Amino acid sequence: MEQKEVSQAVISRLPRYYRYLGELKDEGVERISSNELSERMSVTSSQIRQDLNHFGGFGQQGYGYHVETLYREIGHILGLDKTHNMIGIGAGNLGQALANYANFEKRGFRICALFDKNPALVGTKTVRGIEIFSIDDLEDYMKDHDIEIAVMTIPKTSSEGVSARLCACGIKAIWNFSHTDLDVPEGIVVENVHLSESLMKLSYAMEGKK
Amino acid sequence: MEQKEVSQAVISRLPRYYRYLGELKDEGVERISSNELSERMSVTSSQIRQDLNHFGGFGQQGYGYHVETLYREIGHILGLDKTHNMIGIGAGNLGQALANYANFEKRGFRICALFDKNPALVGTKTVRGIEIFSIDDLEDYMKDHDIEIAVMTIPKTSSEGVSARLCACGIKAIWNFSHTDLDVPEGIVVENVHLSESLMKLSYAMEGKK
DNA sequence: TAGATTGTTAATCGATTAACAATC
DNA sequence: TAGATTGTTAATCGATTAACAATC
Repeated sequence: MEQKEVSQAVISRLPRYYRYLGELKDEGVERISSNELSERMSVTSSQIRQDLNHFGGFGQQGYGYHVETLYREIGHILGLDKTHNMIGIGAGNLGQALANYANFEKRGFRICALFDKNPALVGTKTVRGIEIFSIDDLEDYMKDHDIEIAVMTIPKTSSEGVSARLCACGIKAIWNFSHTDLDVPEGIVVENVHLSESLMKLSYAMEGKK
Repeated sequence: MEQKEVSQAVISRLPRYYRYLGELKDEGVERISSNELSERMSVTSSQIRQDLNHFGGFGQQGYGYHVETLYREIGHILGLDKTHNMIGIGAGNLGQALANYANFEKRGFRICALFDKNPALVGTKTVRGIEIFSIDDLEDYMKDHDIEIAVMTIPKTSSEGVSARLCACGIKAIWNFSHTDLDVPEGIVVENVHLSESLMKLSYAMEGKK
């Protein structure tokens, strides 16, 4: 569907553009040039123009970019103008924290249910009204609901197995907080959040500053 | 201290090497060649050899790399052979979840205290034995304890202010979960974990697979 | 129209991969 | 010693920056 494949480097900058444009919008700024934006964001104006032109000419010579339009366009590119139904695999501390985080819902990401193998959690409580089901009921639930994304916060020992089950019942993407690289069939998206690896990078950077 | 500045690309691969070497070690594998490792990790063997040689010649011609030694060396490079004392700024769902995560402690990252501005949390409970203090007591606490890292999980409206206070009382690094780019003095490390941006990248990738 | 700023091409820079001599 | 595999140099590839003609 995309003309030319857009590089990963460009894509990972889009959410940051989106965030800054959102702030500008909230400040009531109507238009901005690539140069002004580049100063705010500490990147080059060239990069901004190059990046945006992968997706279309959103600007206007002599004027710059209309903040609200560009914000909306990037939101569209990122798929934020749709609702995405999610389930949480793992209702431990992190799983519950993510389910509790109401801001995702504002962007169209809605957690519909949580699953856990711990009977002490199943059915005993809800998180922001979200029920906790047994992991055994995963396939049944998926049959009856239109779920696109699974949020995996379970230990790596079981994540590969559950990942296979999710793929088998039609999940489209896995947001993976397990400490492992999931092996999924072609066409299924995995986005990793490896918290301990992030902490190690921080630790490395601190070493250098000694 | 480092001879040549090592690129960010190389550094962000180190934790992943560390993880795979840890797994090999647990499997009882004694030695591994860059070629075998490259197959496991789906990267080129050239890249592995190049990356490692930024830090020293850990291998041996005709033999490969000794798993346990290399694991230890990378751990050392990442600063995992030291204890790092941390405090949590924000004792909400995410802050508590991170405090509850015992695995960080295994790697030498120890959360010593939590801080929050919500009086309903302060002093009323502990998380894994970790006390929750008022954010007003931050400076006093920092004076009496040897804290290197702050884990920021507060909303962006207050994160910039608290960040300034942390820097003023000698924090070395901030692990930032707030949805903003912190502006800190030279020499202080910031490692961002922008969860909503990660989710947007996932969303983008899903669009492409339609 | 003149000035400003984009979209886009060309130049530079850096990172990845390939190749191979050194060496265990 | 012969075979294997590293460390490292050279070649390639891709991403970033600079420059400028197009145009609002």
